[in-house]
Amino acid sequence: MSDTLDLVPEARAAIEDAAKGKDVEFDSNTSVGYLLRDTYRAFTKILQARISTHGVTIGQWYFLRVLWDGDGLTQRELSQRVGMMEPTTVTALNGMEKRGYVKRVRNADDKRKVNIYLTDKGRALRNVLLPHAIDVNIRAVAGVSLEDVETVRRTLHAMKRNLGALAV
Amino acid sequence: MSDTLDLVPEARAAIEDAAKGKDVEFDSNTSVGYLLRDTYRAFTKILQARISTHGVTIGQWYFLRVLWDGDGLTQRELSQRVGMMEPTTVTALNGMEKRGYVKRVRNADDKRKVNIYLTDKGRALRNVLLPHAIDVNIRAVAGVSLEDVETVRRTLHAMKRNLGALAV
DNA sequence: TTAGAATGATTTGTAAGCTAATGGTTTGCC
DNA sequence: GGCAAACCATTAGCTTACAAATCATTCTAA
Repeated sequence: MSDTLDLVPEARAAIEDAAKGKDVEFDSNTSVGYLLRDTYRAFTKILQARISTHGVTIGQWYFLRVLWDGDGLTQRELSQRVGMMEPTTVTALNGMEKRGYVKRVRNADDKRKVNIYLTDKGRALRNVLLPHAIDVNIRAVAGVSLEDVETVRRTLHAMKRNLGALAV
Repeated sequence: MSDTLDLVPEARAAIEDAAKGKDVEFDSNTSVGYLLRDTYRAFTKILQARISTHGVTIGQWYFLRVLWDGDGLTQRELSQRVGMMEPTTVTALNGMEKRGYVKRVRNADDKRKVNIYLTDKGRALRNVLLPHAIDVNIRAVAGVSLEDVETVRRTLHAMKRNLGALAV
């Protein structure tokens, strides 16, 4: 795992340099990882500020987006669709249930399962919140050409695939 | 704040559609925000797995990267450079101090300040961990042209600026 | 020179997210 | 039919991150 041989040639070269007393260099400013992190955090910060004024936390947001697309999913299905672990889903749903956005309904056919349904209140948030997501997304890429946005989309997808293939 | 007039025309149009009974649509798959989030999470997951085998958490990583570049900063300076709030820095430093990566030294001239210095152990991590960052960064963009990577870099920078300008 | 403002670090409390362990329910197999 | 395995949700405990409040020190202005 931490074996030198498992690394890409550039990383191996860095280790060899270090062995010769030359410190490894890697500038944060050119690191795609850092850029991703900073941009993601900036994005989330703004979106969070927008939706929190409507009583929705960023943690609930992702679940709502899936549920607006179709509710009645089990918690496991919901977790997979949102890309969160199940305990995270439990916590988010607890909050959403308390706020009256969703209802848990124990499945009659299989009592292990719990199906999640939106309440009218939860459903009504859609047309209030989605415009903010649209707004933030559009403002974020202000002044960027459509081609460039398309390149970013394509490249981020590729990166997701690459990183997914490395998964632990 | 939640005033319709504060929104971009596309978002205003969505609200008007909703008023006419047509639900607002916004596909997660084409949302740059979602892509950013997914890619960032994939990236962090891999990097975290790599560095944790060397006793460093992802929370400590960002602080180490700044300190390797030059230590002796106060906690406030460090917080700003890393882009974290000060309580987060306190927690991270507590962990790093306990692990023996850094030393807190109360400033003699101004006893409010605490300067942070790397220990030899903390400094030695540099040449072990940076190659992993290099490796993950390179693997992440495997198969992507240099031009595309450059476009992504440029565009993410622009997005950071745009979002920063919206800051709350 | 001293009271109040500003500064730097920390504590406290909260939220999001994870792993590992637990508790019901269902299924499959003998 | 009954017991073990699988399955689904939950709890417990940890980490990262934040905001708000607190504590100690230094600076500033009357």
